[in-house]
Amino acid sequence: MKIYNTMTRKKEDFVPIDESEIRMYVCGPTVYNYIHIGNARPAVVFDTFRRYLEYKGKKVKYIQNFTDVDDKIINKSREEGVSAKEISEKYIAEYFKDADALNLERATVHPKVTENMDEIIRFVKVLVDKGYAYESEGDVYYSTRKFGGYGKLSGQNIEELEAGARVAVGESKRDPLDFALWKAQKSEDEPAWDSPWGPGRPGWHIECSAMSNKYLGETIDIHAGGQDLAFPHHENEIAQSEAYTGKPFAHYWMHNAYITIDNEKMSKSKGNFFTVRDILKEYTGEEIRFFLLSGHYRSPINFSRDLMIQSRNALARMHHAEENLRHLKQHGEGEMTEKERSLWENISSFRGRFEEAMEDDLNTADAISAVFELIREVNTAVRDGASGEFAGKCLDLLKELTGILGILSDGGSEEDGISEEIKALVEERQEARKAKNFARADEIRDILREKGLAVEDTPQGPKIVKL
RNA sequence: GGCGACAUAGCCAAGUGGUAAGGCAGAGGUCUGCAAAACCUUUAUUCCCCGGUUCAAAUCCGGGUGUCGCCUCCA
Repeated sequence: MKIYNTMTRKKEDFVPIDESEIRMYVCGPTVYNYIHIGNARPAVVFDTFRRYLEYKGKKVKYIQNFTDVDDKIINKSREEGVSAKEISEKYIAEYFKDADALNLERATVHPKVTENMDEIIRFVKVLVDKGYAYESEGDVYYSTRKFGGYGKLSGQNIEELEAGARVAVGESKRDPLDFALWKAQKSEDEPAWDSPWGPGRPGWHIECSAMSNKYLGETIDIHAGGQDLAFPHHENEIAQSEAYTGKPFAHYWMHNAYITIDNEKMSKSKGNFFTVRDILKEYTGEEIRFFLLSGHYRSPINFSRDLMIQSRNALARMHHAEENLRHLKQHGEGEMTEKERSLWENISSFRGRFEEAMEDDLNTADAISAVFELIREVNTAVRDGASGEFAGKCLDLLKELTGILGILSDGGSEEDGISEEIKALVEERQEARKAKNFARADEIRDILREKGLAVEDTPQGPKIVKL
């Protein structure tokens, strides 16, 4: 498999450190609000990456943190007059609701800053002891110039950075490029933990270094996140972790591009962002997920109502194919015919097409097109009916591939859930059609529609579809 | 100022040297009692523009133009 490595700016062969377990860290959300669609992109993309690795038989240790100590959380807790802990716990619970709607697998561990305070403090202390960091009025700063490789991920030159850097009021840095590892408690209502430098809380960057080290070890395979984290967040993580261990932090750096609104980056400061929760009022999680995977993860993707409708319609084609196959599997007779056996050879080749796309830096857009090509071949093959076995095999392959993408994963509209009353109505409609009483037949179709069901006539008999 | 990305049909989008995938939307047809679904045909002589390299360029090189991003909390 090839993946694009931000560090080298090239697609590289992915060679895991330990074949038996791939170690991957994805920067997670700060939990002070519902996640927005921009948070959903890395979550969905890297979840899909992980699913693919697992499909290929790899074991993946996947860590995604929650930042549950942060200025934004403190501000929110002040606004709402509740504790910071209440805020973060609430939004962690809400995160998982959205994650479930988006069909995200749970990370192997979802570590929280508040639960790893000892490790974080120890990490900072080592950096101070090694001379990479210094204490100043209860704060601890990382001395950026002490780390020789600073800027290597983002391609920034430290002198150029220096020119643009500023020091905020109240900071006691020796150098504008230095960043906080530990922030002294400034007022009583700020959550604080005891440390060798007095009560305070960790800076933003140190948590990922400390938790990655704790759960995944000194050098990991993949570190991933949104493009805007490359600088300074990931750059700072590298400085911290490599100063701490003296070893490379991550072999591969993966960054997803943004979601834009009207071709502009959505951001909290611009106020043009949509929460996943809001979007879920109008679209399904599956539609959002499909939308996010319909372009390459390193290309910006524009969010709009039109594109969501396009995603919905495209997905409908997949669902129809699934339902048709399920119907044929139930109603088709017997084993594969000779002809089907030879068709199957061609149809099963789409698995290779799909994998080839995924192997090429997670080209989900191309992988989706392979699924559509598969669907057309299958639809053509089963147009005039098919054996149950053949339909079943086609259905299994379809579900296998879409499962990697995390779509088409609900049960579909099984006919098992249909009540006797409905079955009787459908039967009556069949009788009416036989008697050419089409008025009654259409009347029954209308009754069913009111119950949220459609009936479609196929050579294998009526198919009941949930609307 | 430093670093970087992108520009392919009405819309979305893959393709990074060999003659333009796929999806949505549209048109026509087949099937159907009518539908739905499906299938077939159709929709870019051309990939932002101008040069260059090459037998061959959407793809490589040079120069433009336009859009966007990071350097400040952000996925």
